Amino acid sequence: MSNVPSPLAEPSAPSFSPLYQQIKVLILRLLQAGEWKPGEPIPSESDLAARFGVSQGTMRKAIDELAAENLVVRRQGKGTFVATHAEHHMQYRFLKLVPDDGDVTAEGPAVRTIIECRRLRASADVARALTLRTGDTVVQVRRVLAYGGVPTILEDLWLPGNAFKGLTAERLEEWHGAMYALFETEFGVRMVRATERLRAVLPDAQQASLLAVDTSTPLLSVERVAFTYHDTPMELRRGLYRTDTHHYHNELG
Amino acid sequence: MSNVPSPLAEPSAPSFSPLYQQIKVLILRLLQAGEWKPGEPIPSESDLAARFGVSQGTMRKAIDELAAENLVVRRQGKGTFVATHAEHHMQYRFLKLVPDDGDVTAEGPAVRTIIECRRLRASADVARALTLRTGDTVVQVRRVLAYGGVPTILEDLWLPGNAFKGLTAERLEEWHGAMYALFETEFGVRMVRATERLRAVLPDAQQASLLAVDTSTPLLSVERVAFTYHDTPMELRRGLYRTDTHHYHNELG
DNA sequence: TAGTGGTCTAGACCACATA
DNA sequence: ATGTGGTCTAGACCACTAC
Repeated sequence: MSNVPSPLAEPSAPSFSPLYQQIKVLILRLLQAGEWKPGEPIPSESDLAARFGVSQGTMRKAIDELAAENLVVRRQGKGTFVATHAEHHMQYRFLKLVPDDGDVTAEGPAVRTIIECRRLRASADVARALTLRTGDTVVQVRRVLAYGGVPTILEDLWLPGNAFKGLTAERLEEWHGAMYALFETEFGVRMVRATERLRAVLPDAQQASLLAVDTSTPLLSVERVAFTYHDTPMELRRGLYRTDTHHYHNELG
Repeated sequence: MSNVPSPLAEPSAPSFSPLYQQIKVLILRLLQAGEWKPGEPIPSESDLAARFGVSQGTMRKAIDELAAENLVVRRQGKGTFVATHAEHHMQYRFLKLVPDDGDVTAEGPAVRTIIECRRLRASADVARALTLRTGDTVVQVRRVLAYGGVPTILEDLWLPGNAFKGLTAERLEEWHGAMYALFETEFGVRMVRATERLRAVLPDAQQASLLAVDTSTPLLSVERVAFTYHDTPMELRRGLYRTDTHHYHNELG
């Protein structure tokens, strides 16, 4: 078989990218469209290869890349599954704050207190981060996370109002699990990637009070933008972390 | 050809790992032994495949993993090269502090001032981080990095005395390039991976003075352990970053 | 036993770099 | 023109999981 033209190239538009990458994009679209839900298996490599008219090796390379980006999870003997934040070891994969006493496999925060959850109009900077227009509706949530009774994280987060209709404080309080798991289960929004900007700051009086520290205690400021498929930003989150008993852990490759 | 037993399994020790991983380990040893120097090309895939008695596809998979770990760099049409910190875009790959005004492709710090460089006996915590014994000789370096005339980073670093004989303040001052590039060129020590612990702290009087801030300015504390091949720790570095005009940038996959 | 992903091979051709 | 890595294929067998 000759190769690149392939059964899926558009008639006129030149495609100039390897077959497996074209396939990968097609699968990405299916994932985004909800063809398979988080946690569910996708068809086997040979099924997909047949469906797209490529060899199993090519299909494998496409899926390998999706697995490398944490979009799917391969399990030998069982199949390939759509990744989900609901799985145990994925629960807090974006949370890099860990207790100083080792325990990298630690659990997430024990107590979560919702301070507020309301719909409002996006300020300029929130709108910019979410690629909305200033004044568009967003949902703002403020909460405190505590470890062993000690309030440790204060975070504010903003979500596009359209995608998160019906998100309320009650809904958040009932939910026992990671917030990102709630987002994918209840709102069909899967966060696949994020960027963070870290700074050292001093809290204002209200922030200090919520974290039970004084205003001269330096805190780690973590501003995160989380993205769903195709690099679409779906959450802006501003966290203040106490780093007296915990630290932010990072691996440099 | 039958497969796993392979031409390289030891006679009695069971090996139970895929051929390509065994090959990978062998190549790793050659890299560590200095068979090919940083920046130099390693033999072509087909040469290596012949040398180890495996197919080119298996060789490719072994090299793919080494490339994924930044130990080698593939360049189409040219060959595969031993990774080096000396290359332009690798100069500061462990430095995540970037100016607030975008410019992710920014240069490294413009001015570096060596405050001190001396040999001394390792304290308990330094020894632990470097897997030495308390009292073993280490080299300590303290320096300040400035961006646009503004002192922004104060860092102390400790290196095993044995591996870094002859490292002096003069040597560091003459060197125009990343410190890790000096380490590999002059001392044959290649840092391939690192972990960092971040905290928000207040500086003491001396630290504040060196960074031209007052002692109530919160700073980002970054404690890094850098590893060479086979997860051997070779550097402990404690940095204090000013985050008024810069921030620590992190990507979460 | 059957189905899945994981490994390994052998060979063809493409894209890129260099001489 | 030659040599490199990059892509694609086809087919074999292994390891794990489930029934």
